[in-house]
Amino acid sequence: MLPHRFATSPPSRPRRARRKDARPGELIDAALDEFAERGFAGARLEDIARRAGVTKGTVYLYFASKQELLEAAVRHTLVSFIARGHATVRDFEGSTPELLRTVLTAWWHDVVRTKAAALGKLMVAEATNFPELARFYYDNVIEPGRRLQARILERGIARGEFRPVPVEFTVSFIIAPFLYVQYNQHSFAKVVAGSAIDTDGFLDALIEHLLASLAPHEARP
Amino acid sequence: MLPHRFATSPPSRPRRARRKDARPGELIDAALDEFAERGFAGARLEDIARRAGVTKGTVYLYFASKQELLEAAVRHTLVSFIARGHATVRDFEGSTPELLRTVLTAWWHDVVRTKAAALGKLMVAEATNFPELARFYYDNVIEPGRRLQARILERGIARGEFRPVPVEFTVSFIIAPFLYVQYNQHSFAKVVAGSAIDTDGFLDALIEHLLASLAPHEARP
Amino acid sequence: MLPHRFATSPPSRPRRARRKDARPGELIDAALDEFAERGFAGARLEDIARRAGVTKGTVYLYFASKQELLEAAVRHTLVSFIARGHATVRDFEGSTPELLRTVLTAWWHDVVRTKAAALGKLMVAEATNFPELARFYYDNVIEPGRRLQARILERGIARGEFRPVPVEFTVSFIIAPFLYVQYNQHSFAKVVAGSAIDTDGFLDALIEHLLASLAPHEARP
Amino acid sequence: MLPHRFATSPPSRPRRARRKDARPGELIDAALDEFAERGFAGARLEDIARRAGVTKGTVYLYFASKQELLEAAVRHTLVSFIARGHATVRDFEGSTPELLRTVLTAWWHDVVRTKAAALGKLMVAEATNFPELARFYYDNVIEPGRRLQARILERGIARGEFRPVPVEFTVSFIIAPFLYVQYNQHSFAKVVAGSAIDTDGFLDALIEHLLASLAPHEARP
DNA sequence: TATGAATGAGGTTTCATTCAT
DNA sequence: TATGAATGAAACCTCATTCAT
Repeated sequence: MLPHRFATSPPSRPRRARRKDARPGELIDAALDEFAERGFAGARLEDIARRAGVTKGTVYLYFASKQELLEAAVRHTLVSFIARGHATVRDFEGSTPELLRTVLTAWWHDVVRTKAAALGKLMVAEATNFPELARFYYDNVIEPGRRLQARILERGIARGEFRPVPVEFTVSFIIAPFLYVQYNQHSFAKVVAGSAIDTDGFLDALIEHLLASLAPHEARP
Repeated sequence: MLPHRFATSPPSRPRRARRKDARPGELIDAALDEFAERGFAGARLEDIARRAGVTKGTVYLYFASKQELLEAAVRHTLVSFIARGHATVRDFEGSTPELLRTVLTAWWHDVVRTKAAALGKLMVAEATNFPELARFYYDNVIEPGRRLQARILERGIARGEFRPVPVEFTVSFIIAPFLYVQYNQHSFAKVVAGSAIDTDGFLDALIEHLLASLAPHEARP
Repeated sequence: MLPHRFATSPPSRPRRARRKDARPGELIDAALDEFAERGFAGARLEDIARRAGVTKGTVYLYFASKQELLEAAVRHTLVSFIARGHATVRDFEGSTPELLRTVLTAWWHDVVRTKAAALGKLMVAEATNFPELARFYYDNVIEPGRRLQARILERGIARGEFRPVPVEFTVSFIIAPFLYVQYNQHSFAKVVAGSAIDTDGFLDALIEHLLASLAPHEARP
Repeated sequence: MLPHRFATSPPSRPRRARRKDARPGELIDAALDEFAERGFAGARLEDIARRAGVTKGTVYLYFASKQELLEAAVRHTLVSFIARGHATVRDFEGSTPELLRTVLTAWWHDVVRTKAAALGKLMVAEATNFPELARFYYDNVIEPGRRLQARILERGIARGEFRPVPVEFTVSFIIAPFLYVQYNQHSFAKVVAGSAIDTDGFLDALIEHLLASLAPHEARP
């Protein structure tokens, strides 16, 4: 099941109707699982259908093709993720280190530890096969996500809370560890014993690491 | 480009008489390209063959199956990469920051900027489909690679050149940006204009970033 | 022709709506024809499918592989053949020559003149390629079939109706002519004019031949 | 190795030349083995070549195609078999039962217990795939072989040594047990333990069985 | 004469997609 | 809306055959 924020229908409707409305969501949910596990080409429509509790033919009542199902999964799963982050940055009133911690913590809990993380791996794997979708993902996730981090860095530098680092490069240094964990969780960690990255303390250590690097010289003891 | 030992022989030889010992390398080379671009399932044997200048059937003279071709690509491309790094660490006599810079620079030039980088993405994408190969890759690349970085960190901490950071976590922070660039180069950068990460200065900025975070407190101005 | 339970349904049904439960029988029927005619390797899935009035892919809805189709043909065609024979022997109350005549006549009409006869040739031709299937065939057809004849001989000898012949050898002399006709019908008779064995009178002549050899000395005029 | 009567060259030539002349025979020999074991389609040219100690290409120096190799094997192996039998019948001066015993004993030793027996199975299996070859085999082996037995029967009947049996049918009853053993030896006996027919005593029992059936009434005790 | 690398037609198998019910 | 039998386009893989050496 997707987290509640992806639920597509209020839980008050009668059984039959609710089921009908829920179909696309259930299919997307199932597709996400299968795509994440086997890749786009490796996922079989039949398995996706079975996982959603329907048969192959039914999928085509909601999605015109396998590719469209992937696109729907990507679009659907991303809705509202990034926007919330930008709102946070705009409204935040505390120190920038605190802001950074807040935003990264949200990412960690809402994405990394969520099935949405699987999409990251999937998009990297299939980008060259689906240029359109790749552009959509880049425009709506990657670029806004990087911009979000850039705004935080710029805020910190402007307020003297961070030393003047090169922003674009540093954005990469911030997000790379997150992606590393995401990709690893949905690849090696699933099949090679002992390959999972220890997630307990990872977030705190990362924040500590980043703040240590970003600290202005005068701020150091 | 693959390192010199995989270099494609000049195309001046007669059509049907190419040396047998050159073939495997040429095929691996071609396979690497196709696999990296389309994924394992998406790559067609015929395209790989054509890229290597032969026909489908020829591939099977050297590799028993598509999967074995992938395995060969992984195994061959890795040969000697990691070992060299460990030798460097063992023999290095300068400061640990210098050692870190040396090792990361080698990685940058020998892997990130090389066709071998495509394998990283490929393995992440296909790990769940090929558990055996994933384990091989983990045992022979990922784990030794991480250990290499751990040794450097421990050396630096022991000599008082680095502050006492949590080693395992920090290893992830070091390698993640490299992987991020590798994956990006072989996915979005190929199909989405403007999505390539600026590689000029990336390495220097990363080293600066890492050293800033690792610097012991007394070392700071 | 296969026995009634495999009879092909009349071709009046609409093209795409044929009953699912009729399909396996139709496919086995078609496969039997093609396998018998061209051997296992020589038979093409596409021809089998066309003969059954479907396309290639449909075969795989019912049988996982070509080999499994062969196995199904063997298993299904054998059902109940041998058992019936043993029941006859157990319940028969007349003289043993009469029993022999009864059993051989049943074999002649239910097997030799039936499409099932083709399987005999097929199994001989493919035994070394499919050891598992060969063992199944031996355990469920050949061995029980020989035992059946042995029981008849032993009954006749015990009752003084047959002279004391060596049972195992004589079993071979009884069944060999049947197999000879079966094999010939499904090989040379199909392609060489004049090579068919005259089946009119064959059965009677064989029974006469066998009884002449089996007759106890005192019974002879 | 084929029995000596198939040897194609006197053993006196120097090593090199002898080898050259022996090639076709060695290839036919090897082909016979592979065809017998795997059927025509299942036999691989490469295995035949390897068995003969040469490489695939060499086969084509002697035989234009796989089919021609099969034809050569059939033709070569049959040469002179049948003719000798007919000569025996023509020249024989003893009783017909003795003649029958002589001819069947020759068949038993020169064919049944020889690799030539494998050809019988092969021809039955492939007759429908190679009508031309089937006709050749029928015209040169089956028909003359049957005629041989018919001549013996007619001789015996004419001389009052056999009762007046229907000749054509009885020919089948005589040769069927031989074929049964041949086919069995080259199919089930190779892969199913315990399925081999006991050959010790088989020939004697068969002759006894036939003579018992053929004996004229007055000859019986 | 002999090799063996290379070819490419042909076959089995998979699975996204269709469509009658 | 849902089913699931049927389709047919690929794709992998095999191996008889060719041919430069």
